[in-house]
Amino acid sequence: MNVDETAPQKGTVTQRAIERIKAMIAEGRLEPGQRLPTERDLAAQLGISRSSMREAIRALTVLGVLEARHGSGIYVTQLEAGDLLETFGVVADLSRGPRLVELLEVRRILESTATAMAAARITPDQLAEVEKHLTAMNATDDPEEILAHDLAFHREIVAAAGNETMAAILEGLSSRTFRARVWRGYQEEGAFTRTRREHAAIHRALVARDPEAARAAAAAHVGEVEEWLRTQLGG
Amino acid sequence: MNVDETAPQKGTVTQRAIERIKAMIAEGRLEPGQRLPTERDLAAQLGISRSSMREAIRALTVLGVLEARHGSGIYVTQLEAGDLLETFGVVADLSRGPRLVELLEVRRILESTATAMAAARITPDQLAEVEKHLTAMNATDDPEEILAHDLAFHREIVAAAGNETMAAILEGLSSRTFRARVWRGYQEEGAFTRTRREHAAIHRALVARDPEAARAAAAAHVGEVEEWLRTQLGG
DNA sequence: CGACTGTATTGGTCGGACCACCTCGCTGGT
DNA sequence: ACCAGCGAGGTGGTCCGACCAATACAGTCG
Repeated sequence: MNVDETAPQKGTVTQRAIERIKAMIAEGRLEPGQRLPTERDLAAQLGISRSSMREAIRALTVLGVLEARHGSGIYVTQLEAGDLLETFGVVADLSRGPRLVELLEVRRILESTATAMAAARITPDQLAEVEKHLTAMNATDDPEEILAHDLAFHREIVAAAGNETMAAILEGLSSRTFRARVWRGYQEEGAFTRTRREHAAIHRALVARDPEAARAAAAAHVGEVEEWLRTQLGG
Repeated sequence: MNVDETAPQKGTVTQRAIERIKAMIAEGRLEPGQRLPTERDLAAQLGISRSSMREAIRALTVLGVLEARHGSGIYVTQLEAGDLLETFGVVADLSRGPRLVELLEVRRILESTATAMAAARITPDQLAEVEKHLTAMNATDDPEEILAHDLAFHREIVAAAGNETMAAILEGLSSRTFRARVWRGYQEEGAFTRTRREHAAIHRALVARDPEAARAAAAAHVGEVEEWLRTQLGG
């Protein structure tokens, strides 16, 4: 009989190694920030080759679970929302057609709620930061700069809502490449002035600390783009 | 001067390979379902070793972008919401403490809206399926079976909302291991009857085709667990 | 005591070998 | 002419061993 459970033999050895390491973290045997054994030792422990172990480590690295530092070692990340949800941007980058509308719908739901929450609890400092990006956005004609401040504007508001997980998801849904692809066409139709008005409305609701007004303004803001994109596709 | 752009040399070769393949898909040079060249050919094309290429492929495989079939070849997935958001479950599995509350908050926001949407557009067939799981859930005492029908109950409703992306996200937020970890403690406190009442309320709202009632019922349902978990942590 | 250096450690890359599985064309019989 | 069975080639999966590159640390020198 087996001294060690070498066992089920399901799936590839690499896949099993991924599950084993994930399980170690889930069970608390590996803490955030902790350093793992070397690739060579890990491979020996699980009875697989270094090559297969490297594939497992690489997979967990792109998932934001592990972090490999050349010459130093392999570490568990802090496992914070930002670490794990970075891959969410991949979804936005590779989605096309109808799925882009669905993503915008998700963003509308989450961002409108986040903006409402922010209206109720935003601090003066955070509000000042929001205003900074609002004015900067209106003071330039460079589309690149406008986009950057646009992103920062919403990012500050979402951060003020106080839910890091939601913020990380919305960050992925507003990733640079995603916005650039959709915004390009949208803004070409002279939507700048409308965007400015909508941003102003969101800002007013924040100043007034009116959650419902903030929710409506944010929903309308995203909804505008959503509607435009829908007509672009459906016909 | 370079005949072929042999590149900036930023990051590891594997990381660059991942970006190259992702870019090929984003640019449409690789269609969903299409077969890629062999690992050996791909490695040669990008001028890297097969080992490094395999790590890149493995990474894209766990992200749900590629699919490797032993003996056959490597294929691009259908790139549907379910494929790409499967990794979302990892977040739920590895989150602990305050982040679990944040995840439940996100679920509350999305699921309440999804349930409201479902109330407006659910078909008789779908409603019958929902009822099937509702009665089955109430007809047994086996916690495992209850959990299974509970999941299916919500899954059917969310599917009726018509947004596959949202459904895929909620699937990750309700993954078996996540629910098992939280529900275990929650149900031990005799919350079965309360859960049954809440499910009944959601069902009534769907039958009445009342979106706002459905939203409220779903929000309360998730909110109950959220509140319970908050007290478990905060003290 | 501090800056420097050299050496051991560790992840990154490479090339080759062999195995397991699948595909598809060939073969032989009906 | 058709089809079941078989076999060779192709492809991903795994392993090994070697070397490179970045880091960490201890010992050394000013």
